[in-house]
Amino acid sequence: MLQLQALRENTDGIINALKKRNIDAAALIEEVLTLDEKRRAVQTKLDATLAELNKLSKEIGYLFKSGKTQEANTLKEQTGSLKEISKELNDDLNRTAETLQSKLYQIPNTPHATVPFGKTPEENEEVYKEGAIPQLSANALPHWELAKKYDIIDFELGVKITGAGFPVYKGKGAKLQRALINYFLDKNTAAGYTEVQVPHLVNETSGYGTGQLPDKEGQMYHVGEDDLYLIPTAEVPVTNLYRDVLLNETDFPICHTAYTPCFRREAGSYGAHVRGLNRLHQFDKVEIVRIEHPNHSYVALEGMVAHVKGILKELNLPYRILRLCGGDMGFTSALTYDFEVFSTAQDRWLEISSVSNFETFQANRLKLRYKDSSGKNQLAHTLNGSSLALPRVLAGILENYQTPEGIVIPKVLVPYCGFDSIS
RNA sequence: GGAGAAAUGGCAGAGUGGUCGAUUGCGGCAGUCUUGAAAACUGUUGAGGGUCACACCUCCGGGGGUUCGAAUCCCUCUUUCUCCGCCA
Repeated sequence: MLQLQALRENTDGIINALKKRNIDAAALIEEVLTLDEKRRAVQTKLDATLAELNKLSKEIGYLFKSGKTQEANTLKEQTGSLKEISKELNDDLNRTAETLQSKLYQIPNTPHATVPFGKTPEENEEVYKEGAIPQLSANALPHWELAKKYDIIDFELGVKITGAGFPVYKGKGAKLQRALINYFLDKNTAAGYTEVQVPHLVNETSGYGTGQLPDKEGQMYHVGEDDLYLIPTAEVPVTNLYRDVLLNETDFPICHTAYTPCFRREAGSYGAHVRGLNRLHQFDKVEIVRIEHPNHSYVALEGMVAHVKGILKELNLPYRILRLCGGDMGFTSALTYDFEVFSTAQDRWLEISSVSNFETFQANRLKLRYKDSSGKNQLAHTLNGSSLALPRVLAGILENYQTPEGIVIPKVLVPYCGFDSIS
């Protein structure tokens, strides 16, 4: 959520920055500013009324104490109309503040200066590429065929017990999943990220805190009976650990990693792009989250990118890094790098990680602040990234490491798996 | 699931209808002392709104109520603790 003060002081700058998202926010921001002005005007009136009421109450107190009951009762009669006025003003204030809040929720984060213009994923900017694309034999298979051939993932079984998008991992497939989770967690821990295990269901407040609500209401599974949401990413519970928290400057950086399953309704997805492991309703992901001092958050972002690069290099998978264009960037992000691994048998790039700086956008909603050197409370910066999302890494490994004799397990994973091939 | 107790500033913990946004301690910050640090001493130190700055307003778990006036009384919800029951 953008800060009202920033909207007031830098209205044109923000409208301009939001143009990168291909939206004209002028009217919406105008509305917000009008509501803000109204809110302040009503509040001023209410404050004056309450001040008068407080003054009378105090006087009445003194009078009663000194035994001047009659005078006190006379003053009492004056309070009635003031109370009525304050009630009306208070109702007006609440209504205005609520409308203002709902409008504020509709404004996305302002893109960073380096975010390229563009509307579609095709306009994302490739900033890095590494790893040779292997030459596979003519009869190379896509991962869903390989999964069937070696009986390591059963999609039909998942359909039977739940529905499409809920695969069942079997045998070496299940073990490879577990190996990847442990490998990622170990890499992240070694890099200074403290591991946390967090709930997989969150309340509505947490959803608002990181910005999934109200923006992505329909994308999360909602447990109506208890009004809880299944997490779409560990970002939500992990970042919300720091909701309503006041940090010291010396607490930075705060680095966490967490493994969780992720649940996404993926309403509106269809076709070949949802084939196999490409798009699931439930998948596993290891996430990294950082809370940073504003001066350091972009250095931290580069550090996170370098960290994910290191993992992909060890896995020896061909990948590229994209700087997302304004039109493809998430609602809450100021700058996002997507990592894509090349799925050789499908001949397409698959997103396996998304690393973002949210600046103060989430912190403002979370009330996540720190005390600066002059003793003032400032909003912190939040960042997160996947390191990594399992299914597409698995797809990449299966497809890129396939040989006529079977799937070769990447060297770094062998100690975690306890086997070096699937055949 | 049943019974009881509780929720107060960064933390601990007083306060049971009026001058209480709240005693005190710890922690933080500044200073004195010291070559420096520690200790000791002195001062300072909650958040949000509002204002050029003051004034002023709001906040004692959330919401509602009683009252001229609520941290304090009432209702309700949530959470925590203790005991009982159930249980991986």
